[in-house]
Amino acid sequence: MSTTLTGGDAAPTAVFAALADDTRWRILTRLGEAPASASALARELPVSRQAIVKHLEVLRGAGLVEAHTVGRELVHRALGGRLSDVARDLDRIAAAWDRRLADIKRLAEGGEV
Amino acid sequence: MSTTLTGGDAAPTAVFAALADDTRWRILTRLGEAPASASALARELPVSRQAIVKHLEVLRGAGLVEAHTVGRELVHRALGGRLSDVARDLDRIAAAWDRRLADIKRLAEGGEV
DNA sequence: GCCAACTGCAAGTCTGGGGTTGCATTTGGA
DNA sequence: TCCAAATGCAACCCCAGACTTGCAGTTGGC
Repeated sequence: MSTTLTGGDAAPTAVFAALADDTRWRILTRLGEAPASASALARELPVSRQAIVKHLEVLRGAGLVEAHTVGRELVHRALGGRLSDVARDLDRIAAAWDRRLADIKRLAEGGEV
Repeated sequence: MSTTLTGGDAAPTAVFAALADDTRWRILTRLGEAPASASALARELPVSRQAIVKHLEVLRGAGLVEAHTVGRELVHRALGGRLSDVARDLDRIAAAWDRRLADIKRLAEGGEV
C-alpha cells in the first residue's frame, strides 16, 4: 500500500540495517561526496574490494545507492531520496510519541486536582 | 563540538544499530503507544523477558527510551527527541547529496555544449 | 592485438549479538 | 506477615553477516 514506513506498521529496519554498519556508512558518505567504483573505494578504504562490493549491494538494495556503468567501471552514487523519506517518517513518529506523552501528563495533572 | 551527526563525520551508526532490529523496533513503537515494563512487554511479544531487557538496555543507551520506577515495576517510555534529531540530520545529509548531484549534472551539461 | 584493470563468483573463517533457560534476590501489597 | 510477581545476573547456544583470499571472465584503450 505504501513504501514509506508510516504507511502501515511495516518495519523500516531494513533501511536502518543498511545504515547501521560503520564501513557501510563510510562508503555511503564517501559516495555522497562523489560517485566512485568499487575498486576505487577499495583503494581508499581499509577493506577488500569484495567487502565493498557486498556493502554496495546492500546499499543498492535499500535504495540508498544507484549504479551506472562508465567505460568498464560500475560507478555508484548516493541517492538522497530514500534517506529524506526515512527522515520525514522518523520525524512524524517522534512527534506522535511526544504528543501522546504530553497528553498523558496533561490528563494526569488535570484529573488529579 | 556537537552531539548531532552532522556536527562532524562521527558515525551515527550506533543509533541506527539500535533501530535496525525488528524486535527492538516493535518494542520501541509499542512503547511509543504507551509506557510499559519489561515483564509486561514480555507478555505481549513472542520473546523472553531477558531478551526484552537487553533490547531496552540498547534503546536506553541510544537515548531512545527512558525508564522510571512505579511501584516495583521499572516502566519504560519512548523519547521522541533523539529520533527527531536523527531525522533532521538525515534530511540535511540527503539534501547535500542531491544538491551536489545536481551541481555535477549542471556542470556537465553546461560544459559540454 | 594485447595487456592491464575492472567485475563477478565461490568458499571459508570468525566475531557479534539476539535469544534462551535457570536461579537468586527484592519488594509491593492484600 | 507472606507470597506472588518483578528485577538482576550468568552461562550458553546459534546464526547472520562482515571480511578475506583466490581465481575466472570481460573489456576498455593504447
